[in-house]
Amino acid sequence: MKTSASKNEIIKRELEQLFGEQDTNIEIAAQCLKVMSHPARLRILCALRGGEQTVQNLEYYTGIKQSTLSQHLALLKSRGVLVSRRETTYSFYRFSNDQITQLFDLIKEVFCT
Amino acid sequence: MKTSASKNEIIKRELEQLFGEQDTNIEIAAQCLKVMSHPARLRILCALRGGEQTVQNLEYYTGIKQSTLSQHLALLKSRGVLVSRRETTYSFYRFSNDQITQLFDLIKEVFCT
DNA sequence: TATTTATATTTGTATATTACGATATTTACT
DNA sequence: AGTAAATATCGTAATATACAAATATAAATA
Repeated sequence: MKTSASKNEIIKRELEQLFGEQDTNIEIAAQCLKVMSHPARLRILCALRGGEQTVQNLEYYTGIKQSTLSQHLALLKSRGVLVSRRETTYSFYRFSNDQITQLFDLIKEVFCT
Repeated sequence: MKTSASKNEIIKRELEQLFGEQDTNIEIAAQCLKVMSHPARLRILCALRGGEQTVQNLEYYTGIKQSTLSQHLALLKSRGVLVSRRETTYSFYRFSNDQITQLFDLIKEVFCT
């Protein structure tokens, strides 16, 4: 059994449009989401929701060891989820933009209510 | 340098509330997100956005091999992203609920526009 | 300049994911 | 019962990821 062949064709063409030109979008989305999809990194994001924090504060809040934390932060940064700035010896991390923040908020709404 | 100790305490307490009682939420969210964070599975979700589909239609739309596709679908189902129903020899898969659909829509909006 | 503090990177090891072919299961049909 | 079609599961090799200790870097200060 199949949906009518013509309908299949239409859907397939739509998907090809979506994937053909925007195949990289799927890859980017997958990478960005994947990096958020980790308990430790979700904790980090929770701790950053209220604004930027230093690494040592994040270490304190989340209980994640420094080297591990630094690796998670580097990952989140490399995928565009976070940005950082340096002030003397401190690095401050924060959400990189509003869309990511919005995405995080929806995640929290969906899974934590 | 630290934010004032009392502020730290407050934030930490907030996070402990969030994680202490709802630690499992974080785990569940991470697992659910992780399962969505894969190019092949995002394609599957795109193809299902318009409504339920059989496995063979999904195979046709996405170009993913049957056994691989079936494993991806099983994963998505096991994490509550999809549900399925059987009709004769066909399995129809679809989004499991509106919140997941909403989450997917926001992902598409964030990464594909 | 030497030391300390905050953060980043490297390294080793353990574990998890992935894709795919082969095989099994389920249901319909003859 | 036997066969075919749709889907599911298993076995496995390749790859990716996690964690933490050790080490490196960068900046402040003695």
